[in-house]
Amino acid sequence: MKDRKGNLQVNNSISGQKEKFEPIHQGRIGMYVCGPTLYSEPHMGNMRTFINFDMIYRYLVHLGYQVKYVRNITDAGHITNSAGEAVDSIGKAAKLEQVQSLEIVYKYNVKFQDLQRTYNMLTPSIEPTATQHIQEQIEIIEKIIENGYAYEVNGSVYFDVRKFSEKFHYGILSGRKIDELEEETRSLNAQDEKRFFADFALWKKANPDDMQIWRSPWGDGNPGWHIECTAMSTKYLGDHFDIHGGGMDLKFPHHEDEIAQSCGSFGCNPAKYWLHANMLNVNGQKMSKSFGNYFLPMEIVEGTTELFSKPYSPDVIRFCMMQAHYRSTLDLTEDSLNAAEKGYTRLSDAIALLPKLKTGNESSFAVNELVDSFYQAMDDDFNAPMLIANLFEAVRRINLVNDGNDTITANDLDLLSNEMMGFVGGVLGLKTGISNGDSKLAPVMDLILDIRQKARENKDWTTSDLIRDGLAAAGIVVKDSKEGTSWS
RNA sequence: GGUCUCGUGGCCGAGAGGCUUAGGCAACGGUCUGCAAAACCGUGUACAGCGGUUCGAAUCCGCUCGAGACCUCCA
Repeated sequence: MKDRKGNLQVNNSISGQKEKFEPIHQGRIGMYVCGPTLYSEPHMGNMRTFINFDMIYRYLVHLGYQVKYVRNITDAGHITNSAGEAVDSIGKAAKLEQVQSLEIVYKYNVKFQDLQRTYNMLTPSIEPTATQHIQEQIEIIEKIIENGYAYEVNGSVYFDVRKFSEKFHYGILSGRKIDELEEETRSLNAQDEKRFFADFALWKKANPDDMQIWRSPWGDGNPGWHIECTAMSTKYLGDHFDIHGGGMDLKFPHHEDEIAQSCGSFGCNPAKYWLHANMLNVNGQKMSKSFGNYFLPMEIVEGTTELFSKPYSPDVIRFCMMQAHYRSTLDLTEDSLNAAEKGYTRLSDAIALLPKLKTGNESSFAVNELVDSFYQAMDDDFNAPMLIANLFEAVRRINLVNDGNDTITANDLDLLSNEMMGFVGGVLGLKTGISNGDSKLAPVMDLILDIRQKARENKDWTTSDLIRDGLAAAGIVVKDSKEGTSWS
């Protein structure tokens, strides 16, 4: 198999442009993606981001890279708002549900793991949790203080953005300029401990009603929101790794502050390439409880959301998502899901046909070029929609061969089969429905179709249609062709 | 208010200065079929509006209108 590495281009949010992808260490890639915060069940929008990075991970692996994929789990609520007040969202959820923080985290972690399986996401190499890395976070904070980019006030530690800006570029990722920011942000209030409005907390002194408290050199408290990612990415991938990903909405302040923390402690931007996945809209608007278009990933699969009139399989949802580029917003509607369902059926029907195709002495079309087009699409900043368009060209060819209007050699068929399965199953992460044969249903179906065939030979259309309609009601589609009758 | 993204045919969505009228779904006409379905062939409707740059723009620039993101928790 030829080496396909080396043609990949990725859109780097730092430069805002497509760049040739060259790993820091040849053949190996370190990738960090900001994972879920476990104070509630992840919603469909969260899932889109994770599914997109799952696709990116899958393609890198498909290319033959050895990828270390780290996706963290935020299990500590330690968020501060602009006024510097601690907002312990996990603690808040715990109080609402009358359970301990740990239970909340555990409960939603189990759900998240279920969702990963349901949506066929590969398990990352490591899923570290924030609470298991408090010590590492403290050590990085100490280092930033040592370097002069942070200061302690009354048991809390803040990042000194002005001092940092003397040597580094704060705003390199988000494009924000701190003097412009100032005018637009509410001014420091009297009790604020920060020296400068843009300073952000690395460590917050504990409130009496915090449910999770840790000891530190500065007293009992909680780590700031951004420091956990710096601690964990550094621990598992080093000071400088290849890809850092996350949702578009994390660009500022989260990722910007991560960069500041890394520069402030190790002197460099932690990641060579920053990738950001775009948001999911539902019925034309950002998914939000107040818009009434909010639903959970299991509700759409189980058909328990009012938003859609029927359930959709995880594969159809994934397929629908893959038809949009990861950097574009995607609008999920009943129509788009129905279209995806039909399209996905067409694709998987063709794949199921692959093992049954007759081969010939020559191929009437350029299989190599077709396969190359799969790679070209994905090499262009993971253009999955383009890949799918090219896969449908292959679908057309497969059907033509099946109908005897195109020919393919055994070698070419082998190549096409492997690559189709590799891209559809391996890269897009879609389950392909070719397992009919080994189920207990198969012999029963053979029997039923045999009976129907007899009826058809006797021109007993009433019986044959009764069977066909009955199977359709059970979700089984019967297809008649010259070669015989098949079902799926 | 500031920073930024986007506005493509009935729908979802690629593309990006001059062959790609991408692709999927839907529609229409055929082939096939006992009738369907599936498959195949063919057809139609596009690039928000206005102005500019250019030999030439859906693709570049400006403005207008509209949608959205971030600036405050957010994938």
